[in-house]
Amino acid sequence: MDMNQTHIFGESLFRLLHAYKRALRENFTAVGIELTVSHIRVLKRIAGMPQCTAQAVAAGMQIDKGRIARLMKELETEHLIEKRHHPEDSRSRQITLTHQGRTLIERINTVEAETSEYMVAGIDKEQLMTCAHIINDMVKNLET
Amino acid sequence: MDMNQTHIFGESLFRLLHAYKRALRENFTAVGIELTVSHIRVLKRIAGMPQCTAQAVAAGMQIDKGRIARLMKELETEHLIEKRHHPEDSRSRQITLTHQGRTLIERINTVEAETSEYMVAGIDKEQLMTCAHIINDMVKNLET
DNA sequence: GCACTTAGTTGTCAATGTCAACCATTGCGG
DNA sequence: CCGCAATGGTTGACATTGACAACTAAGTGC
Repeated sequence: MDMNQTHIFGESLFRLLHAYKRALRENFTAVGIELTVSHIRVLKRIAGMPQCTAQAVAAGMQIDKGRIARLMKELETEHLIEKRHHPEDSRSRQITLTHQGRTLIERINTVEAETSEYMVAGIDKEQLMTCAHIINDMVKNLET
Repeated sequence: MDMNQTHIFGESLFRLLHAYKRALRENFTAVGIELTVSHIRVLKRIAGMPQCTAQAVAAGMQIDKGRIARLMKELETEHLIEKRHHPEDSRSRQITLTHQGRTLIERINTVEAETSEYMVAGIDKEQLMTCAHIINDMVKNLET
């Protein structure tokens, strides 16, 4: 890959995430979900981690722990998550989805799946899987 | 691609761009380039467009024209670009790189190439090209 | 001439990222 | 056990990026 193609690759990444984020926002608001993309990402992360804690979310998503604290505070005031005292470490809190949170996650997954379907329309499934693996490899290269 | 894999794909995009941007910022500041990633993206775009105008940059990058105006104003105060009266439309300005701008672009290209090299280390070149095409296809799907 | 569009600038605010200070705990070496 | 560094979390402050709308000036077409 020469320098010119590399350039195009990096630019394409900016374009893709920009467009993807915009599509997500649009589709979420279209069905009446008022959360920001960040809130939704965190909520999904919590949903995927049993006995979740804030630091685990922050570490797992490579997001500043301060930002996570604020996002979670807002998710809590929206009654989408609950914080309980951690049984073994009173500094820490265990985060769990509320019933509302679980219901919302289902709607979120639907919207996200539809958005992704649109994004990958007409693209060969096998190449797509390859692409997904490569993206993960690139993340690994950069994050270590 | 089932729903679960789709989810992972979207999340990976967030992760990748986050890590890529951070790596870029780090490498730019390491060599003493103090511009933000946005400023650099715009500067590169200008470099790649002869007889460039603000609206062309905004349209080409899918970025708000107000934001472009501000970024360009700052690039101008840094003496990296110049605005001249457009010969055929006095509303418009032709944007050109200054000598300093052209010099900087070379350094930028080097840093960016190194960052990309690091990002794609150990990844099959052919698969990488496929991935780049797919990314462009996805952008096309979303932006139209 | 007049309505409409276009290029650019500016104001305002929301969303996101980064860094540092801080508190309350915990765990650990002595 | 004590002192102290490390950890989980919260908060403050600020920079970056994105979105939208109002506005000026100038072109375009009827």
